[in-house]
Amino acid sequence: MSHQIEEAGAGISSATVSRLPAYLRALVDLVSLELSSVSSDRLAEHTGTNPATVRRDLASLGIVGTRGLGYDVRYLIHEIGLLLGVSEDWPVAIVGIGNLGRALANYSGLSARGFPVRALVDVDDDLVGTRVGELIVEHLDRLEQVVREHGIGVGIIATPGNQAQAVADRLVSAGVASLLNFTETALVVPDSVEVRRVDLATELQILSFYQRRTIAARAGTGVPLVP
Amino acid sequence: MSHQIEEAGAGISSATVSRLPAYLRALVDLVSLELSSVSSDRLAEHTGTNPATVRRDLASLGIVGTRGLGYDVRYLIHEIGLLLGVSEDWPVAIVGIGNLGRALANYSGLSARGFPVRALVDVDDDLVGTRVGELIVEHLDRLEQVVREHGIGVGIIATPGNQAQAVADRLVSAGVASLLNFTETALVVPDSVEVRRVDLATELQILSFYQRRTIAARAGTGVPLVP
DNA sequence: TAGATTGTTAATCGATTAACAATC
DNA sequence: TAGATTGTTAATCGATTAACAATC
Repeated sequence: MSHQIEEAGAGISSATVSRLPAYLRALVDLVSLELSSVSSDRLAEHTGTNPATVRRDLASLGIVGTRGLGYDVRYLIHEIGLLLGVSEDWPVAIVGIGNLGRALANYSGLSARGFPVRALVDVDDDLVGTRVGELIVEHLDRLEQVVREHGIGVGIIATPGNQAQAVADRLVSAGVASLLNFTETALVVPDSVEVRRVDLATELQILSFYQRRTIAARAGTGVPLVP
Repeated sequence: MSHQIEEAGAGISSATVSRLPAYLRALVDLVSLELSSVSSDRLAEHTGTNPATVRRDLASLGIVGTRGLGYDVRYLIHEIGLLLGVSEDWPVAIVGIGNLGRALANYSGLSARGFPVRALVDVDDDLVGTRVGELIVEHLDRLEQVVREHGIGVGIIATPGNQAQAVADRLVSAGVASLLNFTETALVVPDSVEVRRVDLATELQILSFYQRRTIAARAGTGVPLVP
């Protein structure tokens, strides 16, 4: 059964994958309301998308509903949870223990989501050997050993942008399959490696673009910034 | 001149806007190499996109190049910088001073990017009145006054997900034009308000999806996780 | 002029969504 | 059976990109 879904996996678009977390959250809400089945209409409403998109997404996961009734909530939770690996743990290493890396190292949300932080790595000799939370910072020279020793599957890159690619290369060749990139650098990696980027600086600049336009528009139409 | 661009602004797609920060970064790199002009080919290479996309993006900004020569680097930096408001400051309030909000409050990158944090707001009476960095935490009840007093233009929401919408509603009606949403909740706001979402939990779950697939594939083909 | 590169058209692509027959 | 809802086709949409005439 799980295997069926894994095979169907080949046809799952990245757009679908990015909606899975929202589906799962909506479903967990629904089950706490004692709902046993849900229509694509309702699920779409809860996730801010379109019923046809929901049906298409679920079909691509190999999940079938019942005409006239909808989808079984618990079955959906089980299958989507399986796909998202909610019950599995992926050991994490954070590379770059500056302002941001330190915040991430102390962020309980990571292990709460199945990503226990098992190692902290930096290149700064003053930092190496110091304790951050429960861990001792290791030297970048030991990156490959660290990955091996802790079975690291996910690398979080919080270095300065100009070092991100070099770190990524080493993580990848050490066998790390997933990277979470907090730098502004667009990483180049083999197809088999998945990179997600969380780029605060870029988000802020995009926000700034719209901010300028909105303020200009409000000024133009006489709408006060603060009513 | 700036006005020309502002008018052309109506036709700038969100996809184009999201590429502007990368263009700006690449251009700053190029100018430090003493390059005075750049072709769409080269700019595309530096930003990981396609030359035709670069030309189309720049045309939509009202920026023209010179056939046979390319685009003037300093002019590009000036115009894109203007659009992204790099020389302007947008005062920020952070709502929700938990683990994440505290990290953001201490994150120097915000003011470095033109987003000085001017106020911290929380609902917890034990937290209100305490100092975080240079600021004293204010009570959520005073949110509207805080926005007015500090001329807050950008709200960062780092509350629990179930309170995010209520906080957003109050920020919007107080006149805040941009929101940076760190919760898993999809906010509903008027069209005139821009929301960017930075959702670590969702990114991690998406990463987990690909992580499971990659590990399964490697196991299947006998490629070791750690070579 | 010859070579380079833009600006823009038209083709292509991928994702979304309306619509509806199938069927519970 | 009547009403509800799926599963899927076909239309639509928006964005990307190849191609090439215009032109520096």
